[in-house]
Amino acid sequence: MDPHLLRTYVTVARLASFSEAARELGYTQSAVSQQIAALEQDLGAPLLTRRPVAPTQAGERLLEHAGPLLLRLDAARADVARMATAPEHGLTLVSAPTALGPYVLAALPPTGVTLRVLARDEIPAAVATGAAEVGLVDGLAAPSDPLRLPDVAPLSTYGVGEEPVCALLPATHPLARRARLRLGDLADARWLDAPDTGLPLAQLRAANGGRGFRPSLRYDGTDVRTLTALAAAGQGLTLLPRSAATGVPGAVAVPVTEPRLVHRTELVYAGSLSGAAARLAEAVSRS
Amino acid sequence: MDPHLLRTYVTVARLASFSEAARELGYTQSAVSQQIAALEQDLGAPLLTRRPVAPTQAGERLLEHAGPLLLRLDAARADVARMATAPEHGLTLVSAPTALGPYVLAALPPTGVTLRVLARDEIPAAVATGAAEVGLVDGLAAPSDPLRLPDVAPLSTYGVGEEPVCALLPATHPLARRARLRLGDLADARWLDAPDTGLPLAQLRAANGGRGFRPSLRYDGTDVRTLTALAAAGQGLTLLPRSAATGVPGAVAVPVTEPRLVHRTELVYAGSLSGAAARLAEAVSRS
DNA sequence: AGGATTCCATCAGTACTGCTTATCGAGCAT
DNA sequence: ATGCTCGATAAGCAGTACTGATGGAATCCT
Repeated sequence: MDPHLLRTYVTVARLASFSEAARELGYTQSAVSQQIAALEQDLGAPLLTRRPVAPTQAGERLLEHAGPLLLRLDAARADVARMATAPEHGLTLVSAPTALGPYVLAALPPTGVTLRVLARDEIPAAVATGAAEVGLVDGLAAPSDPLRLPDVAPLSTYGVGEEPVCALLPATHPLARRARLRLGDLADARWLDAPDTGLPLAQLRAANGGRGFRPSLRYDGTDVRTLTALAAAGQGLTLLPRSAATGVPGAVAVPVTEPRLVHRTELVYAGSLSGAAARLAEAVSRS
Repeated sequence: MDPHLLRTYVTVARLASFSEAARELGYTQSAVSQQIAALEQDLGAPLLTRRPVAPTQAGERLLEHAGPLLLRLDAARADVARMATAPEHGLTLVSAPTALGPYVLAALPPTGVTLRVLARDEIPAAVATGAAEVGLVDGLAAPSDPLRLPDVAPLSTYGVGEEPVCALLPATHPLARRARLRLGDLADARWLDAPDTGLPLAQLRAANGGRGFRPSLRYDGTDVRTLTALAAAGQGLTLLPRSAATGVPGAVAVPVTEPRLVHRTELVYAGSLSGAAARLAEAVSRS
């Protein structure tokens, strides 16, 4: 199971074509054909139907494995390579949209930082593969509980802060006047389904016993202002850290106090922090 | 980064010898030397110091990646191979010691099952690599929350039951007469450190806000009776599902009601259940 | 201290793997 | 029927990866 073969296999499966995959990978069609044949022989099972080119049942399983496998492989390579090359001067920081809370903003050095905002579940991969030195992830957790991160690679985490979580309600919402809410009060409402920007509905459902939280509009994107505007316009509810939920025109942020959940932000990095990254972490922990 | 090279690298690192590794892998010493050289050149960093043979800093990082990487590789191969070969008639079931609760015991078919008990964190790997068709894991969780499993491979889980958790106290313990306990009441006591058999202390500590739960004796093993005997003898406290904690001579099982935690058991399997495994799962879910 | 031994690196030779080019046959559209 | 596209196959060649032999450095054992 050469990673090389695996890579061609996923390319062929994605493009549903041997010739296209060959072009993309810089091989001849013949080479791709032989590589797939070799992989199938190695694993002892046909992976693709030809004409049309589509994964078999066994091939589907392999595809599920291939992604994480190749990711980890890249992560390992990046991690080792990082030890060999001299640390750069700039610092690249990737963050989930709502993870960039006040604690971090205040601690950023005046210059030399490149910031990129990604969907939450892309953060660990970006840090692991060396696309960024440091990542910021956030999520819902019981107070002082660590976040549940997908383990794509041996990453270290470091809690930077916790905030109350608020439901963002349109000003006209019947519960908008309340000083605080239980999550169960809102289970039957329609919720914005914004896995990249906000918090995954499945997580809310789990926190509430597995029911409710029917989705309304789905938003794929990483802009929090769009999300808050949607919520203010009554398109659906959403849960945000207090700092992100306050000051939205036409909407009210009401703290959710039951169950006892907080919005937690963690810094993730591979190996040990050095240089600018270490200074950032130290600045964050001081604040 | 050929997995082949990775495998020789971890062998060399483990045995701290090129020649030994060559013998174990069935290569000549020369081949191993060349393989390591190739890997070092590929990654652009020295991985081992020679004489004595020990991993460098970069090599240490690679070792951390190599384990999960090779495990996933095995898992992928086993998963695909499973689709190709006819399903066997026997059923192999691996279980964590305390995961074999009454719900499962009642559902086992009268014949044809091989049962093996492993430490909790070996279960997912055993299922992923095809050593067993079905695994049973358990752990502490909020009611109806799923367990946190290490994701060594794309595995499916399926909740089979939840039980109250009990602290197992020697009959002479001052709190043994109580009808129920808070976890905080026991934070300052000495606890048996039995990560394989019982529940990891770190998890209790996290549930209680990160403090307390100092270890007493450490027990590495998978025999629950030994664990309960240790607890009854006053060697330290331990937390168990009610069914495992009751009926221990000289000890009392007191339910822990705060925080609201349950002992949850889940069935894990790779792909889809078929044959005897599916029948077992169905029998468990009916009970 | 000196010789034997162990251990890893290196070199030369060889078998084999993995690519390219060329060709073929099957399905599809015109 | 006739191109045309797509994947499989055959032959040839270059580079890879192994074995076996040799060399130099460190260690062990008188």
